[in-house]
Amino acid sequence: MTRSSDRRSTYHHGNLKEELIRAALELIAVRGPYGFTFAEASRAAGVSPAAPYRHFRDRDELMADVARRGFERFEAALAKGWNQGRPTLFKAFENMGKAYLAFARDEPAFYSAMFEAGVTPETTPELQLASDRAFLVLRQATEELTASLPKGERPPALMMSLHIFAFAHGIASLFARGDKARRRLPMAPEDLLEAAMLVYLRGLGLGKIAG
Amino acid sequence: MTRSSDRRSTYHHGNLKEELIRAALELIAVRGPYGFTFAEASRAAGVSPAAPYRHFRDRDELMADVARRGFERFEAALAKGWNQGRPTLFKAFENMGKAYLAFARDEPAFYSAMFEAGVTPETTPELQLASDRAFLVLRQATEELTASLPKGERPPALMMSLHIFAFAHGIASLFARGDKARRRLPMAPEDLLEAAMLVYLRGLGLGKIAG
DNA sequence: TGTACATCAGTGAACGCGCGTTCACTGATGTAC
DNA sequence: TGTACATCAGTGAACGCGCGTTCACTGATGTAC
Repeated sequence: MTRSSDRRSTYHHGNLKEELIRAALELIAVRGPYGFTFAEASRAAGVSPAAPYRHFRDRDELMADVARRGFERFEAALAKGWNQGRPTLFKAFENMGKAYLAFARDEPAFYSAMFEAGVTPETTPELQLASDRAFLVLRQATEELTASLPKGERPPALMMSLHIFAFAHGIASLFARGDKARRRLPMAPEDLLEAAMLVYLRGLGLGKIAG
Repeated sequence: MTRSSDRRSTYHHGNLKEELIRAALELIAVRGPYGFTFAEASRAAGVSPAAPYRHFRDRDELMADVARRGFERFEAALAKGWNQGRPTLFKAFENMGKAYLAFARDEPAFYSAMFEAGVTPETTPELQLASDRAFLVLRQATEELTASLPKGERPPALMMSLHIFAFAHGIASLFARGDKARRRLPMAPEDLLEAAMLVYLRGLGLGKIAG
């Protein structure tokens, strides 16, 4: 029983903004980032079609808000996977990669709003910030990982974190996503990512860390 | 002056199917894979809104056709980059990677129809075939590249080609795409890809080939 | 070569539908005194 | 503690719009004889 199916007892909804976001996420998950309408979200929330305009200027603003929230959760998920580099730097790095894939799988609506809805991070400052902060988790983890290398042999951390980002993103988008656009794969996406990271780290001279 | 703006002199269009595909591509490029309608494509082609139904059962069938054509071009682009392994295997491999990025940049409409329109390769057998054939180019190039390694040290070709696929796809989707969803990057996407491939190949023990 | 006919690939009008958005409104809530 | 009032967050009816799709139709083309 969702809140949306309840009979509202008060004239004021009380939590409409959150409810609209939730409805949007459900619609996006089922029909893709473009298969969601203000009208339908209103219906799901049990309010009149004019009500959303008290909370969002238009559809795009709601989408940007969904994307922003998505990046915030994404940041938290990556940070949790990294877990401050424990139990070992390499294991933590691997866990962060898995967290990336898990997010794409478990939150297809957020994921597509963040990366495939034509919402660019520059849309709003808040979105830009949220996006940057998520990437920063990845970047800082990368820096800690490479810190064990002799100074002259350290790869540029920005480049390396972009590599990891692109890699995880490619695998997630093609093979790990939670919606119907997922492509079949004769192995677990996690294993594919792990193998790639092992090869990549060895190529960087981080073979010892990777064990 | 496009064909679509010409005054048609005959009752029969003569080339309507191709024209509808073209119109769809233009619309997709500008508005994304969902921002295209049968009605608008008809208008662009200068025919009545009922005309497309002589050529496509519905919108989805047209989208699947666009995706199939996209994969065929994609296959050709990758094969051209690979150029049968010339001038050197490594250089050819690199060129194939660049061809991947160039395709995403130059053909955003095809690219999004292929990968982001919710059209899964299983939609039709033709689409599946076209998708498989494109991937096969990548896979065979990978096999030739690894053939120089001693037998016991060769990585599984399927895995390695999936790695390259995911990597190129991640970079293309995030940083090289031709539409407004492209994310800014403080370097050329090609350089990012090349650097990653170098590290990866070195990790595989292919450092000598990569030079 | 001409003609009759079948088929193909269009027309254009019509339909029902859902969407985004606006508008004057009103019920509920918060606050100043 | 009570009351007047401002503000907030909804309503619901209405609008214009473009879409997908159907329909009986018709002009153009191809072909059998």
